[in-house]
Amino acid sequence: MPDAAAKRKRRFKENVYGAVARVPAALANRHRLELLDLISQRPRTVQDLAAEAGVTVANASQHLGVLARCGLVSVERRGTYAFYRAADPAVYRLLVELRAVAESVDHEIVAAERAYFGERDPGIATYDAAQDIIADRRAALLDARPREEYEAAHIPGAVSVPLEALRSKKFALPRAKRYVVYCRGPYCVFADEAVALLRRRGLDATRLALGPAEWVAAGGEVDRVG
Amino acid sequence: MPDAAAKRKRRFKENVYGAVARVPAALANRHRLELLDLISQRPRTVQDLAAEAGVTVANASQHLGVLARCGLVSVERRGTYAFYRAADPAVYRLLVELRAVAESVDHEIVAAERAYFGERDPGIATYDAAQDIIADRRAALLDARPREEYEAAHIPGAVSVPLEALRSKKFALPRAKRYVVYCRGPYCVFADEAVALLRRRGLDATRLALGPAEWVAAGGEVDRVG
DNA sequence: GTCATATTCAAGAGAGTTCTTGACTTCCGA
DNA sequence: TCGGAAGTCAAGAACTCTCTTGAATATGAC
Repeated sequence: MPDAAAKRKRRFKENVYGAVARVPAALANRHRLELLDLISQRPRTVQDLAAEAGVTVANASQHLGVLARCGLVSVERRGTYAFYRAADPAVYRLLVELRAVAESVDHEIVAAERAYFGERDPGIATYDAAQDIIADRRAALLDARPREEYEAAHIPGAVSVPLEALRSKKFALPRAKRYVVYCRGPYCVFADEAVALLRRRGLDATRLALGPAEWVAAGGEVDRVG
Repeated sequence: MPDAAAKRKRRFKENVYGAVARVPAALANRHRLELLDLISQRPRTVQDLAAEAGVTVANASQHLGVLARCGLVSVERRGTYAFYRAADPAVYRLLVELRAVAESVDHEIVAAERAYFGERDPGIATYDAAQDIIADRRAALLDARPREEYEAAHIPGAVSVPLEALRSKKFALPRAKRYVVYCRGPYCVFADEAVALLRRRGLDATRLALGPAEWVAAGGEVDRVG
């Protein structure tokens, strides 16, 4: 290869790989990953996110700025509030693949999950199986997350039954149905608890181990309220 | 939530997100991304990779060590040589998604590609379309990469026609067929050049814009020689 | 054994990241 | 208009990452 062409190729590769590397650089931080996961449930303010992720407001703002500058989240300003939201379904897919690789590569993660969740019912874990549930008229899909998250995005056909409401027995559920409950995703405990609660009441309940983010990553659509 | 449970949850999140973040940290470097792309074609030695990626041997060794410690590549030692190879199809999927997000988020990348490749024939770019080609008996799938890469892994049914050999007219190809040519992947120029060459000889040639890595990421199997 | 070769290791200068702190800007309601 | 609240900005200490250099290790050929 002539020298000039080789140099041109080298510069091209440096540019492209350098630009691509900015994305994993933005993801290469504990707090930013957690913030992204929180954002993927619904748009949230900086304070709110900071409190939930256990960091200071200023620090959360800086991390969110990194994600926004990279295009992984977008901001909508309303008054003094800044609502951060996930930018693109492609980001969900990336996060799902990232988690898959991390779990297959680092057994510590699976061990930590087991230590935290105990012997967990694996439940329904694939997109196709979840679609069968939606099609089945004798099954009911329940969303165990807080109502605001259901309103922002939920799996089509799901009914909002927040765990808190379920705990305080605000719901009377017919006995004949098969209940399938989902929550935020694999690291969320709401659906596990809802399933346990429903079973204690003698109902047929199963966990769906996907949240709306995983649903979108697999190619699904989500509904919103209003 | 009681205080102890909240603390336990926080510690769990710190552990899990901290561990997951190690994967993007390993990917957050120009050279490591390029090395991974090279490795994904076939197992290669440190020297070889260092030369192709334009870094010193010691530096390449250190970057490869980072990838290996993270489990993204594996090493096989033969004599004084160390052959690095890609560890898992999940890694290919992650890289494909990473590139997709980077391109959708950073228009500079697309601009750099256009500047380098010119107005490029998009060719066939989906897994399904590629499978139709393989099934079509009047089409022939050609692999334009160097023979060693074909031998390490190629799309089933492909014939090895290295660009170098094609240039020196070592191949007599029947005129009646439709030729579909692939190479290393979207940032590789071999297939573009092969298609141009075949067309100049009056043959019906199209580029397939997937390499074996993208093929595997989409769920395909690959064949190897020997 | 000796030598050349492939790779890794170790130390250190320089650059980049992270988190805290306190100040600053902007918006809204009283 | 003022005060409070939400968010951002700026500077700096502590830490981590990167790349170079030269040495160390290990293997195979002679």
